[in-house]
Amino acid sequence: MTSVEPNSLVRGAGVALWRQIEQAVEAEIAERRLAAGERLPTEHALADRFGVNRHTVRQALASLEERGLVRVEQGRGTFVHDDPVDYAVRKRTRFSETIRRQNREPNSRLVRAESRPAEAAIARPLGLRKGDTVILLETVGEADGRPISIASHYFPAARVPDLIAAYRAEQSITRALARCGVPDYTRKSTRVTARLPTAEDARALRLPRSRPVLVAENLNIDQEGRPIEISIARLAAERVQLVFEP
Amino acid sequence: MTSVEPNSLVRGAGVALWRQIEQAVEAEIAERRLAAGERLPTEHALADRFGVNRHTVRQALASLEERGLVRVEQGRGTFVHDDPVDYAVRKRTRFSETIRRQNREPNSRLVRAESRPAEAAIARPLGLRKGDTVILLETVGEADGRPISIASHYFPAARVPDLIAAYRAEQSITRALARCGVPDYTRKSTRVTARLPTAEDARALRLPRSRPVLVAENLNIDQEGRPIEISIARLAAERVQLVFEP
DNA sequence: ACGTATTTGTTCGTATGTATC
DNA sequence: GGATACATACGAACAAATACG
Repeated sequence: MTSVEPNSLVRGAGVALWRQIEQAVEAEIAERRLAAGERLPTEHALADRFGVNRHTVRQALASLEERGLVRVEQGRGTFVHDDPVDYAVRKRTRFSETIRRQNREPNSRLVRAESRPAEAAIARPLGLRKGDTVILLETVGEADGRPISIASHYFPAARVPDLIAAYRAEQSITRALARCGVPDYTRKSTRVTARLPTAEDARALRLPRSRPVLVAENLNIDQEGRPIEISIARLAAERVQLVFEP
Repeated sequence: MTSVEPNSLVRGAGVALWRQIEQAVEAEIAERRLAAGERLPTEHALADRFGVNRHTVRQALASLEERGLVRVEQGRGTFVHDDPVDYAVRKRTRFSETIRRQNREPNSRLVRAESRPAEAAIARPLGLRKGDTVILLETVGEADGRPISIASHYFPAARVPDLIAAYRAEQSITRALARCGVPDYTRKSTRVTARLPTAEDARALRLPRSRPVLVAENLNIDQEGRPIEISIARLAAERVQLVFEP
């Protein structure tokens, strides 16, 4: 199964047992003998294998988790951290394109589509007044079947009144906007922060409530420089890295 | 003290009590009668004032927290959310400058300075080999006395051997690099993710372990395009917004 | 280092009104 | 009408984090 032997531990040699265990597991991960996403043996099994108490194993795993190499899930087990997806943020960032560039299979599905009055925080950057009608499209983005992001896209209804129908026909925001008379749009600014997920975020991302999400608020403008979209994406932080290259 | 009256609630009028409480508190915040950062009355006191059960108050506060208007801290109280600092990420981003532009008083202090062999994750982007010597400067950045970031800055020791002494003399990375023969440097790329803070991060940022930090990994290059610095900044997510404008 | 008081967090249980099938 | 699900509201008790002397 694995090549870590009980006798690889040295007792009473100045290096704590749990640090030796930590290094042994770390080496297995570095050498890809434990693949990304793979489940480690149970704490009990590791304790047996190394001939130590389970507490000693737990200390090693806690340190590995703190350093971000593994992820411990109560009741399920301990897993090697998956490789995060790089999400490149450029002037023209399209979800499916950036995922495909990393040899992963993108998928996007609509979870909400409606018209509604805009809150102040949405209206202002769009150049509207609070209460003006905006169209909200909410989409969940996946890479290789793993949910990566849930994004709320807001558009001024006056500019693109038929956007919902267009989206249903095209299954793509870029193409739906084109059909509504907005052939191109680019990113004006991005604001990034992080928080713990709401119940809805956690459900859509299949993420424990205790694991943070990145929140990326994006303002997109059309060719004439007019605001055309605000998108607020919540990204599972442990599965994504936002990459900015000027 | 405050002007919210018990009789401001209407029972059995189609609007849930907790929503009425939510709106009352929201109005106080909007009108600045509750200032940013200020502590709200205790749940017990609010329950008394509105003449409802504590659960009902808690539901209102939970909704306000979900929407980002307040921040609840176990054992301490509920606080109006402070205005987050905008941290602009540009080609030439200097901490003190971006903070000062928002009429806040920046402060930076050194918490660690040492030479050490580079780990693989540091060495590779710097164009070094694992084990080559790097200089590590660790700084805590504050705005108006509130800790915002703890950042680990790695430099190739071969390029700037006297950096630690230079930093002690100059108290600024930009000026210390200039003194070591690097008159200018710019940002090549930034990678952003988020996680829960380590014990050390939490202590330096005076942040509960349960609140996420943004992790911004920055690669800086000199005028000739050679890598000169990797900085890994952990930012208290609830106090900062990273702003990218191309 | 320790106990105490304060404050939020969690989990029981109970009851009521409303909407839906 | 009956059955069911759901959101709302209240009460009591205890757990956990924090502040303070």
